[in-house]
Amino acid sequence: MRQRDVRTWTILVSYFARVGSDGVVLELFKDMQNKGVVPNQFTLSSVLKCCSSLSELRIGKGVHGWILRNGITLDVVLENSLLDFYVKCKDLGSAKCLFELMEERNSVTWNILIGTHLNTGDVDKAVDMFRKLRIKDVTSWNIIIDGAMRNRFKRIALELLYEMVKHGTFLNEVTFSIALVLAASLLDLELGKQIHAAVFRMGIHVDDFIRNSLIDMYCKCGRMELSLKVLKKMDMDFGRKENSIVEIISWSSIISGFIRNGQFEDAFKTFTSMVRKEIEVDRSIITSIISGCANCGVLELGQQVHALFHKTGHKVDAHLGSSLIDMYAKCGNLDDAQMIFKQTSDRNVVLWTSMISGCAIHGQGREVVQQFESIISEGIKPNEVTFIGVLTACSHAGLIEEGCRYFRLMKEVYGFKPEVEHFTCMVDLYGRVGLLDEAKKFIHENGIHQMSAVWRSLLSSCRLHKDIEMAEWVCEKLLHLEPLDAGPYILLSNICTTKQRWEEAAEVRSLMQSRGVKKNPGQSWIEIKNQVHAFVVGDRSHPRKDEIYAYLDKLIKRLREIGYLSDTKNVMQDVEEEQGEMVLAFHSEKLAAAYGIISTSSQKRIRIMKNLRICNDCHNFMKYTSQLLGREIIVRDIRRFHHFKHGYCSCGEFW
DNA sequence: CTAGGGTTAG
Repeated sequence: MRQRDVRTWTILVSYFARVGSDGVVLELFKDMQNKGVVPNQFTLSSVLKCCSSLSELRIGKGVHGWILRNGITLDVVLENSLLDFYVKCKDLGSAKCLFELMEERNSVTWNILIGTHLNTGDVDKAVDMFRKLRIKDVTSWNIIIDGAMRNRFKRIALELLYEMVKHGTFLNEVTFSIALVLAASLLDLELGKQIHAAVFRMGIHVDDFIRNSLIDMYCKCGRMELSLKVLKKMDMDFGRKENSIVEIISWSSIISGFIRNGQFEDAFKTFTSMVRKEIEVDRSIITSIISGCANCGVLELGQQVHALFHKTGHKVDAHLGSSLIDMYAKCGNLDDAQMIFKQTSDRNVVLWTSMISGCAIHGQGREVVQQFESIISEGIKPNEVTFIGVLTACSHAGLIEEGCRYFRLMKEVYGFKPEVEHFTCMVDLYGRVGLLDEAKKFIHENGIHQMSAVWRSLLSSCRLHKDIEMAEWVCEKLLHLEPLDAGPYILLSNICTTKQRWEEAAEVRSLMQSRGVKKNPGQSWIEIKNQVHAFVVGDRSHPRKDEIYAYLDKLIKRLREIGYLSDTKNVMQDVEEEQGEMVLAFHSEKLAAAYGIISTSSQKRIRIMKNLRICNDCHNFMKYTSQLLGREIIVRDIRRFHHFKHGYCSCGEFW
């Protein structure tokens, strides 16, 4: 009788454990105890698993105590369950005690330990332990490959994968799923296609995980058409998995893919059609949409989505919080970004990094340094992106010493190899304050002269500090490294012209022409009542062009009265257009500003976006306008924000 | 019927 009771309970428990109803399992366990039914090892393992996925350290410990008190035999399976439970609930002390007392250990035991090292980021230890395993089963390989990849040891992960194939271990669907994620993160389309062919041959392309990994791999490799093809073909062959987690995840991948590829319209369209078709929109999709809004600067849509999400009563998690912070910061509302940051309770590295990068592009250097110190004191490990934010902040605020210190910290303490972005920040750090020779020295010392980005950064600094000699020299470098970039040609020919070296100027121009180099036309846009209005220099296509030009004319006259002078003589002018006061007066950002002023109430901030850097004259224009009209103007150019208020700019003349 | 591994968003 009693025996049958236990069997019935066990079947119930294992069923609910399998479908993931952890709460029900714990309830059943309580019932068993109340009724005096003694659970067997099967039940106990399931219960422990539920405790770890619910992070119920207390309940699990209770189970452990109960096992010891009731003299239940601790076989290796049950001990492994306990071990895994302690590890997952981050009670490493108890895990260690238990491990040392274990008489029998099998491959599962070692796999749990390897997984633990990988979760705490200790890849070396994990690999070391993996190498020493006498018996490596598929799961051991899967764990180490996946863990190495998650810790961004991508090359090692790939090497291990090849080694696994050579070793002759049978690859299962989990291996392929991991391999597809790896191919995606390496942006290795060829590898991805090979895996696609292999899973197809094995007939495991119907596996939900594989299906989504395939879709996501094509998205990440920028091949949206292939991704959509996989999705449609699967729906056709196996029927749509309506509103299942599988379907939501695949659409989530597609939307984020569109956004990554800059196809914002497609992303927004897919989003609205999902809403219309009542396909569930989960938080990952919302997160992607918000980050799309951040990247194309449509604040109003983003705010609407944010409000909608807020109304449904969901809490903002670290993922969504980061993208909201990013959006508000990139759209110029640093205050809102900071508010989101304060309201988000689980702060991880990415959330911190979003906040740091947000402050950095707004020029809040000191603030960033403080934040960075508090990250470290909170025990959060910064990543490579965090350092980009910190270094950007230092360079924008002229904090040379701090910048150098953090660059060293990154290399020496955290062991991150600097990438182009970090080097560019460093060159900027020196160049921005006028230490042009130091910047040059830095480039040579670090052996990064083949990176065009660092030279472009140096060129900007030459322009800022009006060092014509060095600018000329840097232009020559860039002409070789980046023959299709129009900027250096134009600047170089301007320099030659000023020095009356007409022939050279003509040579540069014709070289540019023969190489088919096209200028990137300067463009500014402003969002008014959910509508984006774009302007190019001297634009006459806007329906209210007459009003705009008339107002701009009037405004410039009034600005002159309070001291604004058009800066027409500057050879080092940004490259948007030809020189000349008339053209300068109609730069796209001025047109956008004029339109913003005449079409909104006098309280509202003006937010303008521009695809190039703002030029010196426009920068002055904005300062005087903010003073004259008492209005805040925010210009987001390709590099950073300029926050104009009472005649001053937040960039402190560094840009 | 029990232990270890896989899919999306910043």
